[in-house]
Amino acid sequence: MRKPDPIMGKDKGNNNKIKLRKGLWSPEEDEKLMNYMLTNGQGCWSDIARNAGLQRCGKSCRLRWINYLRPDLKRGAFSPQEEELIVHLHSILGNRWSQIAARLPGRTDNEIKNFWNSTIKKRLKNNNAITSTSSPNTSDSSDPRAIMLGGLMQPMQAEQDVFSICVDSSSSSPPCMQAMLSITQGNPFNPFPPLHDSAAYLDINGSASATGAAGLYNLSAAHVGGGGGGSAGSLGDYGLVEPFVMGLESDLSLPALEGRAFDNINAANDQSVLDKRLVHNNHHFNGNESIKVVDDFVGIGNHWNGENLRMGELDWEGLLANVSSLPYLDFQVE
DNA sequence: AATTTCGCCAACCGCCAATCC
DNA sequence: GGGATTGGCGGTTGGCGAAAT
Repeated sequence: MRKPDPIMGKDKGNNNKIKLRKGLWSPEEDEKLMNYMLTNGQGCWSDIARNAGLQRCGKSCRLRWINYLRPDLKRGAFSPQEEELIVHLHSILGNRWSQIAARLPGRTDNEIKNFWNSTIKKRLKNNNAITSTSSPNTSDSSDPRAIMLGGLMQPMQAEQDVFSICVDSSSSSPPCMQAMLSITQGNPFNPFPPLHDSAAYLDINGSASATGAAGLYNLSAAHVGGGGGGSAGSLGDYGLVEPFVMGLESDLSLPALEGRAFDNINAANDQSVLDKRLVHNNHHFNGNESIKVVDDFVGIGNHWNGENLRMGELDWEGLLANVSSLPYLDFQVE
């Protein structure tokens, strides 16, 4: 936190040297900005700062709005589900906090970043210390798989694997979260190896249930194809969105991926591509081996096969497009 | 009770890309 | 085409409060 004392600053875009405040925002400033935003909506942040009568730079106003004032923000501690999701998304996206935040309604990139850097990293560190004493750990700590395995999952009991959670019909987790967890079982990003012989029936529309048979994907092509346009509440621009509630007692809603990713979804809407994927999925998902949900991911497979992931090498657009096709990243609450 | 240490997190900084003029 | 401006992002800083000593 910063001292609220005003510090001399210079507005880049203004030749008149204006005293720009820095540091903590006062309640009065908050009120001014909030009132202005609610009345006039989002616009040019420099203008907002000026017109709202704030001696702040536009950037500062933007940050304050995004991280603190916007009404759809969810305050408070991260739920275990959110925590899980953050770890999972981080394993895919790395430090792309804004991308991760876009999938956690009501959370900001800053919040998630702080949470990661304090809580999760610390936990990872502790777990690495534990594992390094019990078994040699050859994995790079930057390897998200290592993060997943060492960071969050180890505290779980050995028998309490993700899959058992998802097939437990008595679980209090919302169906969509169950779906997320169940698909995680077969996600090539998923560091959790399949531990059960049972297979899941996965309804991509957000319900998951256990079956004794081989896994089936009730994958609605319409849903996948139209997912981009249909998913409301994108946080991409941090504008006003419908409020989300996340927790054990409520449904987990995941907002749409950002436009670019959806372009890829739509590009992938080619039925043949979908069919190919589904055939792949069904073929592999027999309960004894992991599903190759994203066989056609660009360049991913090799990275996950014993090599440390190097983020820069990934085809992120392709990756996100395909990740978007995974149900747990594109739920819609009916 | 006083002091020190530590964790959290709000906010700043610097960089980059897109857009404007 | 090129400089200026703006918006967005990730990394980092540093103050505050709680916990430990």
